[in-house]
Amino acid sequence: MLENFSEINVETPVDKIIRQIKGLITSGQLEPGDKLPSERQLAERLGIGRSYVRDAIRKLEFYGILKTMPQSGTIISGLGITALEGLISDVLAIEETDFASLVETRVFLEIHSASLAAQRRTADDLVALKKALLSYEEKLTKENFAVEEDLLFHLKIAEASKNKVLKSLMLIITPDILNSYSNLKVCNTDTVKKTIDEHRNILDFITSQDPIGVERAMKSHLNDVLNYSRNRGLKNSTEK
Amino acid sequence: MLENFSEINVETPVDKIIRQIKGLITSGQLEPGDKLPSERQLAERLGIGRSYVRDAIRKLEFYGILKTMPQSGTIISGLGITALEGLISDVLAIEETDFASLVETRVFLEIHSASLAAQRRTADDLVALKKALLSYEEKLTKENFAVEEDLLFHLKIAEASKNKVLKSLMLIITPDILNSYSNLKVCNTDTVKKTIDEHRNILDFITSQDPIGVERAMKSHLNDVLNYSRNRGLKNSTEK
DNA sequence: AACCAATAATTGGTTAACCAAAAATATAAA
DNA sequence: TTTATATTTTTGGTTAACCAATTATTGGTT
Repeated sequence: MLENFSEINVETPVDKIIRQIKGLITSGQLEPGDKLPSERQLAERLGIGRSYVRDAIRKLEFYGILKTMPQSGTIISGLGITALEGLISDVLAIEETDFASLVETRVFLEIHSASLAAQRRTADDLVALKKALLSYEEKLTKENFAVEEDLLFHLKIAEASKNKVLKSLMLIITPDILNSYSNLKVCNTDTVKKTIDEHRNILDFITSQDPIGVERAMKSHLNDVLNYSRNRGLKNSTEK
Repeated sequence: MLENFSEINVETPVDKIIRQIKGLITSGQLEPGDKLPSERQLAERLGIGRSYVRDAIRKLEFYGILKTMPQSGTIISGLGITALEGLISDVLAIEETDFASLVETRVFLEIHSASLAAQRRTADDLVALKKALLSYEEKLTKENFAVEEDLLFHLKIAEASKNKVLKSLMLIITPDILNSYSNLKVCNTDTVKKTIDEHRNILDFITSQDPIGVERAMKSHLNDVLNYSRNRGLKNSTEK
């Protein structure tokens, strides 16, 4: 019975098109700098709606592989064929993020971000940080959980780092973090007090412009959060 | 004469819709967990095509603010109003990346990535790295420039780090890096030899699983690249 | 009153059609 | 023959229409 099931095709239409485009480049029918066939032609040739073609082109554009000019056409980036093939393969191979990678990267970004914030924060940044910290504290003491306010505080730190790319990257991984932590919202009173202290500590170091200190503080803070989440995770799984 | 020109509206239709959605949340007409009006209704209400609405929804979905279920509807994430407003504002405020931020972030990502790669690389990773390094060397000795092959080597390092998020982030900033460095492709023979040595050095440290060593090597390598690009940039600007 | 099945309305997914701008081509004048 | 201009074609941008799956509603049965 089971063998009657056929493997489900997880490849989205968009990925199919991207794969085809890669094939065209590999086979030499398309070379760097060339103009891509029109969206209509591609759609018809691949027997698929133009929306999908447009989505695929937009995705490749996001990764710098294509460049589309309104009312004119879409051209292939002037990179070498090797690079193009490698990049497209990577784009196709983008995998679902796992929790471990996520946390690991977050810790790294946060520490870096905090260090830069300590060096570059302006007076305005301090005001914003204080405000974020305050709403975090209020929410936490009132409802014993405040994951969102927590992350907003951290985003403000990234903003104070004056590094736009860093902030964007933080923003990109934020939703994944929220999803991952969504199952451990409630803290007991001890934990509440501790995390508030840690946040205040971080803000103090940023205020006094002490990069080394804030790095250490952020490191230990995230470590605590991580340990706590591990315990909660265990507890939850046994409860269930 | 000049005053007859009116300011060009740089706000894309998608951003307009996002702003409206934010307004609905702020005014309390939409609350976390609610179901968003249907795409059709939103499109008609805003007097705009449904494609734009879909694009906006997809963007907000990418940042974890909305969640859309096929044939069922789109719901607002269960976050607090404060978090939602903050996140949406951040999404709207995403700025163009500047060169300084880009390089700064790249350096940190690369160093971290190399360190992890040294700790976790498998035999297969080494094979892939050697292959990438080889094609880099071939291209460089032949044509005196190989920005693309260079980046592919670095991407392989990220892959060896076994951190999917890290690799994705590298992939995201890669196109920007390519654009930034596109004007300094040609190296003289001395530089060629030096960068090849540096790459080999990095690979050696990864092979011998020496995280500290590879961090130092990568740091100095990127530093060289950066200094060189600065000089070239100066030279180019004077030429022009 | 509660439950269930059939049907109608609504949803996001997908495709096709329309639009204005740009490019290519043909045509006419020099 | 060359150049300038008018016209047709092609382009991506945008909107409307269609589809299958889902949900809500309704009517009847227990």
